[in-house]
Amino acid sequence: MKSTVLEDLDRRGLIFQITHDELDETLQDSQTLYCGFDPTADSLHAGSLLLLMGLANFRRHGHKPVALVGGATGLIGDPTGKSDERVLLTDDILTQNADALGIQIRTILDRAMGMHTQSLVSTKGTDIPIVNNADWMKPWSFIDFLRDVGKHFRVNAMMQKDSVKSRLNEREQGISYTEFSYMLIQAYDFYHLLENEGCVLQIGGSDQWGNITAGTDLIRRRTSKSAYGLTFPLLMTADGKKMGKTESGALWLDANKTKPYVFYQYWVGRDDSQVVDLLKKFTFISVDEIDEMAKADNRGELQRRLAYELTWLVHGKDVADTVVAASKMLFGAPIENLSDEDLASLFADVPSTQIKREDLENGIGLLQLFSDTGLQKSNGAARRLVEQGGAYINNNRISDTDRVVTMDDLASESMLVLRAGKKKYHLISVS
RNA sequence: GGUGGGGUUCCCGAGUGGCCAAAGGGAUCAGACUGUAAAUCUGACGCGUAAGCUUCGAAGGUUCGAAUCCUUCCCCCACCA
Repeated sequence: MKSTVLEDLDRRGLIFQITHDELDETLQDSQTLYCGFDPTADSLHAGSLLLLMGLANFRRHGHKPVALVGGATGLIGDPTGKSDERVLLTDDILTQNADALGIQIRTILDRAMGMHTQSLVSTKGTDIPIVNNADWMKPWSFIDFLRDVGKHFRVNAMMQKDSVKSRLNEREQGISYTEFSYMLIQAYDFYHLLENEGCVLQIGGSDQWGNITAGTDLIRRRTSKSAYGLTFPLLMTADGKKMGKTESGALWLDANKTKPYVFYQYWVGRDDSQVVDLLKKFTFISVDEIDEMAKADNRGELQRRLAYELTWLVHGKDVADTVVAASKMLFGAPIENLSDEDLASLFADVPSTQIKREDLENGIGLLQLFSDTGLQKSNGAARRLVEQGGAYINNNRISDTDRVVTMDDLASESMLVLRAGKKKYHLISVS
């Protein structure tokens, strides 16, 4: 019989590989599991969302997730999927990053417990333990580590791992001894967490398979306990890019790094061909319900639902509601005769720029304004935009390249909305 | 270490003295059609309103004129050792 979690994960298309089938049986009881996060930045980005969904799904089925932020592994750099040697980060930065990630992970996983709760075991969770492998890795002496851990690894086997093999084959880059050792540390983490936190399962992206199995192998050699690994599929967008990457870089989960509005819009913009799949993977709506929704011919409704659910999960319901309202406003009729109050709260999470009142009183060239806000990267680009009919003030198309923007253009007491093309908006407020 | 090939604008890739801001494709952006989707079609795509300015691994040189020729240097690839 399939355990309910695996059954659910499977129906959602979240399972890529599992180390042994007995995992199923083990998961009949409540278990502790963990997933590692890389503290290379002070925020997670959309690429980590799948992992969070994984942890959240387990938790919603009564299991206990632990999040590992790799202070130690971060110091070394995971060679997986990287063609270049990683730039090493300093201790301080990693600690700060790890702290920030911990808060983020907890917030999101707690929020996940409150969404679509019907038919779930329990929504009351205790705090997710956030552990840092620097705590148990740092005390090791090099010699001790080699004796106690290194001894259990065959270099022959390590060289077979894809992450290592690909780097060995690239003659010009190669792999440093440091990065080569990465796997040992991740393997030891698993061992440590099994012994100390009772983690019997490690989950991760499909690229982590080699590192995860290194852990289960180590555990088999050193103990008589069982440990399992489970990986998620790698998600690609319809045009073959990594999910969650935008032209301007990663899609961050931190509201200061990526505005919630932008985050929401990213998901609204997903292809029809993928949206059902994404709903299953990235929301807690039941699979049956999603299949039901998919039958209806509802023009973009699925994308909006996906975006709403995700924004809710990552930024909270209030923010999600505002962002939806802001989107409705922006994608609707001309924007005019509104009050600052309405606009300010509505557009709080939309990208914005402040300009000086006197500047606007004197008038600012439209092209200048477009390039100043970063909506266009140069005056020339802004000119082209206007010439091609893609420039709007308050949703009214402007075709005059010499147009000067003045106080008359304000939609409310102190704000106006600039738009490039069909969906890029930028709020200008006067201070 | 030796020999041969090569480094071109975001990517791939043409161009071997003026017609080159540099073919073609991809990506991207805008417009039309739509549903803030896809496909398709149209246009744009170094900076600049323009005159013009700055680009073709780096630095020098030859020339009225160089991405194209010469010198040195840096990096890559292939084969040999």
